[in-house]
Amino acid sequence: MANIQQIAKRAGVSVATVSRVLNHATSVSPKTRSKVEEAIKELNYEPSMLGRNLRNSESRLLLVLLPTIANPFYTEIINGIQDTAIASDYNILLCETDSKPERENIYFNMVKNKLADGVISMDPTVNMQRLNELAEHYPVILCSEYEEKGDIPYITVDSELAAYQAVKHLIKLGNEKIALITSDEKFLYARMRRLGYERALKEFDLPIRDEWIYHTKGLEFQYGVHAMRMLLKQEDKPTAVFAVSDTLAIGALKAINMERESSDPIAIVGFDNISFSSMTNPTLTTISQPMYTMGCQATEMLLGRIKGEKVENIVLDHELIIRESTMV
Amino acid sequence: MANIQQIAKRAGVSVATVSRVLNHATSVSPKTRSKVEEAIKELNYEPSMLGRNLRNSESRLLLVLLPTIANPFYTEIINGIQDTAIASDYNILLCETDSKPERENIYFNMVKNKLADGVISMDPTVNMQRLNELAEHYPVILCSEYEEKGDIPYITVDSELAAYQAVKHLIKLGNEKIALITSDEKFLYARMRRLGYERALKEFDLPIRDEWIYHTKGLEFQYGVHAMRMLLKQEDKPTAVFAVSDTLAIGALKAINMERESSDPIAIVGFDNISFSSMTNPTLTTISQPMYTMGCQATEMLLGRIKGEKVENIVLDHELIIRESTMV
DNA sequence: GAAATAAATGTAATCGATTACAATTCGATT
DNA sequence: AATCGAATTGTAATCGATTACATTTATTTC
Repeated sequence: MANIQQIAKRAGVSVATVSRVLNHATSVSPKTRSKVEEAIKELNYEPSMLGRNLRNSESRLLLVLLPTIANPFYTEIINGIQDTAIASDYNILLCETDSKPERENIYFNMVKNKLADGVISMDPTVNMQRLNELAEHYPVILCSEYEEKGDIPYITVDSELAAYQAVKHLIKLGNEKIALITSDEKFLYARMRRLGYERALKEFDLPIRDEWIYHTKGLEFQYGVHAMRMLLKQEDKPTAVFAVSDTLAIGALKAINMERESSDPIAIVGFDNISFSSMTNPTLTTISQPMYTMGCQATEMLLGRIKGEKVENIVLDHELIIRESTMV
Repeated sequence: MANIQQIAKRAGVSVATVSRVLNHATSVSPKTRSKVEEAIKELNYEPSMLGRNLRNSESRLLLVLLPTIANPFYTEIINGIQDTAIASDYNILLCETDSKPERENIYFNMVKNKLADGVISMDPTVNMQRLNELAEHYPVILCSEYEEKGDIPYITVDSELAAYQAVKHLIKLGNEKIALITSDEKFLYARMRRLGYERALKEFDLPIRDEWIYHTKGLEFQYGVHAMRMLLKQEDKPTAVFAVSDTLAIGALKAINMERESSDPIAIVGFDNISFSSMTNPTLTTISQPMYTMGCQATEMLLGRIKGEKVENIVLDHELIIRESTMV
């Protein structure tokens, strides 16, 4: 692969002139410009990002931290991030941590090593202390999962309110025994959604019963299946379920479908509006987050930080999507 | 952020010695080593990948090209790629092309620019001519979708055989009217799966009817729904369907579920064994590809190419997973 | 046509690492 | 104590770009 020297020699100019042709096009005469462009074409030259980035000490790469791409919740957010990044000549590096600290370390080091210019973290399992340390020196944005009193700018939705509305919807349908399928409460979103759940129950003087609150070990379908089976085993069964994630809700639906005898219908509400949620039978009532927008705005925030600007936290609006799973 | 000069000064040694401490640890006395290590710790130093990579002219980044991460088919493959890459101190850059040529260009340029050391393409929509040109100068591997007579090494499964077995399974269940839901036949996998479908029908002297072969515009759920609706509209309805992708098959299932009156059950087989396929109602019979393995081996092939080795094409085994959708 | 000004181009330092080669130090051997 | 060889450390070139500053060339003005 040709380098800038060879182009310069071939065009009979200096490397500076070649560089000028490549970048801020000012101050180079049409004749030399075309000579250089010709040389570039002839030698099939592509400027090395490595050299450029070293000199400019930037990589134009953004890190996107997420626990796993298997959760479809992230796909639309990522599309938003990607589109916005590319529009500003940045690229993104999708980093699955699989909730493993050693992976996290690798990615944090990439930022320190100047291999990435900033980070958008969507990973609830991230080590917040280490992330905060990183954020002292490098641009970092939290997306979706965030820290309430932290210093890192975030974009998210009002999980508490959304959960409250979801559960209120179930109550309005006449349900008085409403279960919650949630994940580990070390995650803020889980705590917030539980608070919303409890607020709705309290408001309508319904009891909050511990045996109707099931904590799962993860968000994969099978945990939803298992959680629902546990709830169905109880002598006093809930008539409705709010799950903090569509994946869990879909697993719960599956468990209900498998229990042929349980003829009393159980209403279900999920959270995220993943694409699969309209393919289930029945289709799933859920909370829709503006995921694409969230991705776009998170990226704009990050690009702002990279430029050294101050950015404000953002809380986006959500929406309750009513489908068959609460129409039984 | 400190650089290697500052460490050298602080430790009272030359940059060469610092570099030696960082890399091939030989030939540096214990005393100097600990002096240097102390300086590194004190200044909180992290070597810049940019400088290192420029000098070594490698980036230790692998590009993974795929049309979209929204198709769960890719998630397990990506896990395999990622694990293998990380084990060899490489990282991966997930590149969604969204089937847009301009995106593709960006990513190809990253390789030419030395920002990535090689490419694994899983994108059926990739511009094969341009990819072939790239492959003349840079390491490239095809994963899943491939080119039969091309020069680029590939890893895949035998789509024709898998399709043949899937359709044969439907025939053995007594179905004689078997429809095919497939995507655009510009993709090799679609052509191969159609061939398998036709081979099975021919073998059992069943007619191949054009009106039972439906071509979709994409692999998203809704295209499967639409395809099935079209098939159900026909006066002579098929009794079974083979779809070339689980996403299409799940959409087809949905369409069938929505047609309350159509009481005659329709058997369905998909392809890929994505995680959703065991969450549908009924659960989906499908072809399982060893996706994780495929990702691992694709990466090993690519790393081989990067080292300059020759690598052989690989065809992995698949498996028919029989579930409820063919047990009606 | 000479001087002043503007435009175009070149020279060389720089970014942060690696590494061939040279120089130095050290200990062992005689 | 002198010599030799091995081990350690340093010097400086290098990777491929960008850019401040210097220099050359072209254009304008009187």
